[in-house]
This record gives sequence, structure tokens and C-alpha cells, in this order.
Amino acid sequence: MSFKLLIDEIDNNIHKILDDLSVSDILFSVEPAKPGFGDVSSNVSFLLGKHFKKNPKEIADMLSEKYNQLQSTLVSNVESHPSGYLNFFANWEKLNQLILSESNLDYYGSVDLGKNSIIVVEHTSVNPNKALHIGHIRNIVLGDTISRILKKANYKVNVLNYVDDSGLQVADIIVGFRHLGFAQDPPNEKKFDHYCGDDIYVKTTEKYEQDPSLENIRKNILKELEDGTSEIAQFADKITRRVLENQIETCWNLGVYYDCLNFESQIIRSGLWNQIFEKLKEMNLIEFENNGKNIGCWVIRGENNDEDKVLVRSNGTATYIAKDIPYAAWKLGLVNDPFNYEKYDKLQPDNHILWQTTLVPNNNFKQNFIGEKVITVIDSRQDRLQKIITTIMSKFKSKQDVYIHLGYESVTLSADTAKTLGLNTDGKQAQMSGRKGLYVNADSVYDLLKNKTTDEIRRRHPEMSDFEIKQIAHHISVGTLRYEMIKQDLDKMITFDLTKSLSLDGDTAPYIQYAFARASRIIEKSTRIPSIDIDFSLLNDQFEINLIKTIGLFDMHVMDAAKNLSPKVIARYCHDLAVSFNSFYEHVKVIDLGNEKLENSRLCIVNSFKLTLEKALELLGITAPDKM
RNA sequence: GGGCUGGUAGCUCAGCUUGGAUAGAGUGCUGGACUUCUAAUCCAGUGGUCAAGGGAUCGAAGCCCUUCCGGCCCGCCA
Repeated sequence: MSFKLLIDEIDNNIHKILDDLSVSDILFSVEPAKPGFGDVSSNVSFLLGKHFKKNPKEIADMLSEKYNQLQSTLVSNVESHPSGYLNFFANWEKLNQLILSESNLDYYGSVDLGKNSIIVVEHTSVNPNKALHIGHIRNIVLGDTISRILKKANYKVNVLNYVDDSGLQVADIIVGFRHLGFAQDPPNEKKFDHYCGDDIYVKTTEKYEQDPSLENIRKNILKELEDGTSEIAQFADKITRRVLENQIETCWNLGVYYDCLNFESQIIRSGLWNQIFEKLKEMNLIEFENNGKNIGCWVIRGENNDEDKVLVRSNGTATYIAKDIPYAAWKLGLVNDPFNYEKYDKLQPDNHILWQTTLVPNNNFKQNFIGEKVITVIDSRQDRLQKIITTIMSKFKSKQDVYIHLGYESVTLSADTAKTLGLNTDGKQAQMSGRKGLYVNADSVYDLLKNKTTDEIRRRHPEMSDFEIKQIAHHISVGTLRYEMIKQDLDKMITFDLTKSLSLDGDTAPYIQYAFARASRIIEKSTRIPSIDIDFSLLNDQFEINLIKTIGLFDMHVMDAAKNLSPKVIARYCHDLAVSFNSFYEHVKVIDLGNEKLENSRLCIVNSFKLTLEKALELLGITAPDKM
């Protein structure tokens, strides 16, 4: 609680006044004010004006008069604005102290939305037959950021990555390895996932057009993958594990970690589908078609104008969507867990244990990764299928909102970037396609960013060691990439442009990180240890107050972001913090003032800013270096 | 054809969930600020029929309806 204390006080007092007027059931707002309108505003006069059929301004006059007679701790004055708004001015000497003290605590910004309940977040979920491209990164960064925010909102979060290791895309590269003569090891120490995606997958897909007999081979391989016993299946398993390892390296490099890897092949072989199939039949959620175009199939009826969806083909096999249902049910703990768990071969860089499912019996302690609620991060092209799963899950659980599909628009390539990949689009943006080789790999974007930032740092700091430069360049590159992926709303398409993505000015992570580095530098140079044992009355300059106010808004933004599953709220908050600080920095001197008390007071703000920004950036998975 | 979704400054986007003040950022362009705590910065200027039309409201970028334009989805593929 911080700025929220002021808002709560005002909210309570307005309620008291309304009680005196014998008015209830008015849902007025009490919000941080726009610049120039005090510190907090309320629209209560408009709503009350409606109630009493009076001019809002008259009501505001009456309310401000009544309010000023009340006991206030944190409000110094209330004004009625000619527009009808009620504007509150804070007692900053007191609020300064509250906010600055609070911001020094470890849990600053934490809110209790989750009440320590368990929630599953599934993201990434990429076919292990290629390297991660920039489109996958949006999913991964979104999922990771949401997980971090939910943890801050007091949820226990289980992060899952569903590895689709038995689909058609995997079959494709196996065709390449086994029938088109691709060597098992990549040339020139190329990363294995890049080799599989850039070379084998693309070229194998091209060959299908020239040689239709390959289609049959592919079909057979797909079947063997699902059975899982043949030599081919074992070979495929080796290949997909190797690709997966590379993909996970990319994720780890971006600061993304998981709790458990789930393998589609194991879900299929576990027999979970049969349990679910019976349950669907019992609950009359699916129907057997005796005639029509889907004769002989089990279907789920389409809602409003949607077509019926086939779950079980007339030959008795389950379709893609059907396979997703048992997994969704597993995540919610609606089926008996058929899995055992073992540790992933490598330790995650954050030292957090990564588990993976296995069907092989072992003596390990049984892990538990299910949740009372599930969030599945998948792009919005799957809205329709996800809606079917959402409906089924709420019926299984007899509860709404237990399964949440967090959809987002996909990442496309700008016309210029498509051109550099050999596709002329007449100035239009282009959908990425793994099949056609039309994508930008995440690793390459990272490398380009790192080269650029390394040059920049070297230019600014000729004295720095290569090791230090590389470390800083890493944080800036990861920050830049992550920030670009979440700063806009989920329903907005991201048009990725290689050149523009390398921009480090303006509304970017480096801008924010730079503000942090400036703060670090002030504290370092002052040679004093920041403390909250200061004279708060000295902090009354508009730039100081504005910065403290922004620091005080942290928890409210965390709440907003968690409630609405909207990570961009935190991105914008970090940017706001940096803007407030940069403005402060340009106008207010901190060290060498010849006034020890004032210097201590200002140093306290700088330190609070630094601590708060660090926590907020952590929610975005971004690290701010002390120098850059 | 049906469904979902977007349209706000030259460009990229906030604001819309919960209607109310002067519609905000970044970028671009123009000009200014580094012997000073790092100029990856700051300050100022420029730039808007909030896609169009209608409706309900004292009041609409926001709510309802219609239309236009863009994107995506609609297989016994995954």
C-alpha cells in the first residue's frame, strides 16, 4: 500500500459523506489525477448530479465543502473543478514518508489477488523440429511475463511447456533424415535446431511437391511416432530431444524458465484420451453421427453458426483437437495423473529444477503441476478450437473461467524484412512460415542486438573489460527484445522489421535501463549510504513529488496487470518511472549540494526509484545494469 | 457466406473493461541544452473530421446499430 492509501482514504471519506446524505449504490471512481488536476480525482459529482437532478458543479461545491470539514490524514485540500470533477491535493510531507519507506521493503508492489491459489501457465509449446523464430518469442515472453506478474499477485504458478513431439512437423524432418539423405549432424557447427528448421524442414517440404510418393512415407512415419515403439520412433525421439535442448537454450538466454516439460507423445501413449472419451460420452457433450457428411464420427456440436467439429474420425482415431482435451483436463487435475517425473538433464540458469514427464516408472517423489485455474498462451488463430476446450473444461469443472485461453495477434514480417528473405510483397507485410523458410530466428535477432549494443558500450566505455561489456550487452539485448514483445496490447499485430527492431532510443528497454544506470551512478558517486531516516519536508519540488508519486503507483499497476492479464501495463509503468526519473535528473541536482540534509533526502528518492524500477523490470524479465 | 479481431497525429501505439476536464506517448520533422550526478538524455515547437453515418444520453474516441477498409479462422490436417 502506498499511493493506494491516499485513494482508500478519499474513497472512505466520500462514502461517509454519501451515507450522511443517505445515498448508496453509487459506483463512483477515485483515481490518480491527470497532470494539472491535483493528485486524485473523483467523478462522484457527475453520478450524484444524476441522482439529485442537479448540476455536477453545484454538487462538487457542496462535496468539497463537506470534505474539507472532515478529518484528513493524507489530503491537504479538495477543490471542485468547474467541469464538475472533485480534485484532491495530497499532504505530500506525509505521503512522501509512506511511499519512500514502503518502497524500501522487499515485497513492495506485491498484491494479494491470488490468495496463494495455484495457477498453471502454459506457454512456448513449439514443435521440436526447428529453431524458435520471432513469432514464438512473443508467446514465450508473454507467458513468462504473465507468470512473473501472477507470482507478484500471490499466485503459486506452475509453468509448463507442452512439447508437440509427435506431430506432422516432426514427421517431416524425419523424412528428411531418413529418405532425403540429410546428415545427422549439422555442417559448420551450426546449431542443431537451426539446421533442422532452416535446412531439413524447408527442403523436405519443397520435395513433397516434386515427389508425391513421399507423402505416403510421411503418413507412415506419423503413425509410427504415435505408436512409439518402432526404431523410427526412437530415432525421432532422439532428434526432437536434441532440438528441444537448443530451443530451451534460447529461452533460458532470454531469462525464461519452466517448472515442467510435458510431451505430447506421452499424453497420447498414456491412454488419457480413453478416460476423457468416456467422460464426454457420459456427459452427453459429444454425439455419434448416423448420417450426413460426418457419418460414423463422434462430433461436438458447433455453437451459434459454427460447424460441428469432428473429435473421432470414422476410422476410430482421434483428431488434433481431441488430443488437446485430455491435456487440458490433466492441467486442471480432472484425470488421474498417469505420469512419473524426472529431472531434466540440465540445470536451469536460475537454479530452479526443471522437471519432465515420463511414462517409465521411477522412485522419484511424485510431483504435482496441476492448478485450480489454467492459462494457456496460444495465438488467436486458435481462438475457435480453444473456445471448444474452454467450454468443455467449464462443464467438466462445473465452473466458469477455470480454463483461460490467453490469445494474442501474431507477429508478421515487414515488407522490407520479407524482401531481405527473398519475398517481394508489394509493400505489404507478410505472415511468417516455417515451411517456406520465411521467418527471422530469435537467435539471430539477439546476435544482431548484441553486436550493436557491444559496439555502443565499447564506444562509451573504452576502459571496460570485454567480459563486462558482454554482460551489459546481453542485458540490454534481452531487455530490448522482451520489451518490444510486450509493450503493446495483445490484440495488436506486431510487424517485425529487422532494422527498426535495433532501435535503442525512445520507448525501448535501453531508455528505461539508462535511467536506472544514471540512478546507480548518483548513488555510487555520492559515497553516502541511502537511508530513509531523512527530512521528508525538504522534498517538495514538482520533479521530486512527481517521481515519488510514480513510485507510489507500483502496486496499483501490478493489480491491474494481474487482473486483466495485461503485461503491457507493467511495461508502460516502467516507462513512466523512467520518464519521471529522467525529468528529475535533468532538473534536480543530488550530489555536491553543500547541504547534507537535502542531499540525503534526494538520495533517498533516487534509491527508492532504483529499487522500484528494479522490481518492476523483474516482472518483465529485464535486468538493468548499473553502467551502460 | 459465417465467426473473431483491428481502424486514434506522416509512421508505431496508449486511452475504451467502469461515458465527463485540455484526446496522450514514442518516432519523424524544426529549433534549443553536454568544462556539471553518463546527451541511449532533456526542453520547446510541429502534427488529430478518434474510419464513416446514425441512435440512446445533459454529455461519446469510449455504449448500441449500420456501413466501409485491413488481418485472422472456418479439414475425418496438425
